[in-house]
Amino acid sequence: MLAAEEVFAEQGTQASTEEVARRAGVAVGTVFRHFPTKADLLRALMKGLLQQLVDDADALVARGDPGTALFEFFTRLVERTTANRTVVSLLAAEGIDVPIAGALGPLTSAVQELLRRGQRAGAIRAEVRTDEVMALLVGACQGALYGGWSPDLRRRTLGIMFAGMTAPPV
Amino acid sequence: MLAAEEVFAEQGTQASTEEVARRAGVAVGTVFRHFPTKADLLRALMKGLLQQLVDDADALVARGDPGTALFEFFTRLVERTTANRTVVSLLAAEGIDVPIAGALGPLTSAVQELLRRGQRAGAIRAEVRTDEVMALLVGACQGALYGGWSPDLRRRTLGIMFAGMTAPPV
DNA sequence: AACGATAGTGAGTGGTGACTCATCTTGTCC
DNA sequence: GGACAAGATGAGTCACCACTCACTATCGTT
Repeated sequence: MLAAEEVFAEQGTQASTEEVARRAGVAVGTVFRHFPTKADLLRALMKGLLQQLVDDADALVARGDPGTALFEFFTRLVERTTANRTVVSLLAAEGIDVPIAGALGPLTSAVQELLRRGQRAGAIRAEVRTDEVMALLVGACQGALYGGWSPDLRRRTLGIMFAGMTAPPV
Repeated sequence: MLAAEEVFAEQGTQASTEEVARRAGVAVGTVFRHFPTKADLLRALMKGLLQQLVDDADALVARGDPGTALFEFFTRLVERTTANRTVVSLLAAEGIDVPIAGALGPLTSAVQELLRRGQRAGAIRAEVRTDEVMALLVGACQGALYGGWSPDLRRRTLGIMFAGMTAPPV
């Protein structure tokens, strides 16, 4: 499980099950005993990952500081993407036969809450909607991964997205 | 060639060469006679596609209207992505053995020109840089494709990005 | 019509990767 | 220590795909 996380984080979901088994120091058969299908293994991994993200978002909600919480979450998620290719697959619901279609629900709710608080605090434009934020999130993660954003470029690019969401000074 | 364009547009670069041949109404051997390697076929396709994009950008530069040209180009490119999965592969330089690494150069130059004119016209913040615009472009295309943006969502999401790039009224 | 050249064919090859299963190992209970 | 269950093994199967090549069809030239 840990090994699988590593392998998929490094190589993405198209990494072979053999590679996962090798890294875990077991035989392929063992992997397939625990997870009848590669998709099952991926789903289990995704579930854990999703939970982490939701916890992260919840922690930011609890911490207060609504003016920056959403942006902070955004930045962290994109950072994580750079180191973990599984995240993108999760967000893109790609490479999995039975898509985790609605599985993003909890994450979306968490983002919605962060957004709502940011708006109530007057930090984010009132007309920004959750689906737009999710769309930007997916785009930023995908872009960071495939476009090879450096930390500096990431900061500047996210800065533009944030500027677009920020409420103009009254 | 036309068939290949269709197939890769629909299924992305991982479509099989057999499928391309079938669609073209020829045998696989024929495809490989013209393009010794799948990568060669892809490269040829990408080259044409890239040229189209550059021409598109150049036309917008020539048309004047520097205040909206960049955003117009941005929107068109993202729209095109929705219908053509090859575009993303091009922007991500993915799925091709010999990457077209520097091949994006002409496109980047065209974007740079659009950006510079937008800035000179006072429509775009002076501190926005070309690499940021390219990063947003890649992100938007990837996001649109894997996030399944509807036309409405696309409009609103791009709107946020554009707002982030737009110069505040003086 | 005979010839070579050029293009087209499609069964075959090799490699890869998901998944299986007969066999072996380990642990547990009496 | 013997018997049984639960887990682990890894060579093997099957499907898919990029790519090859011996052969065939078409065409322009003489």
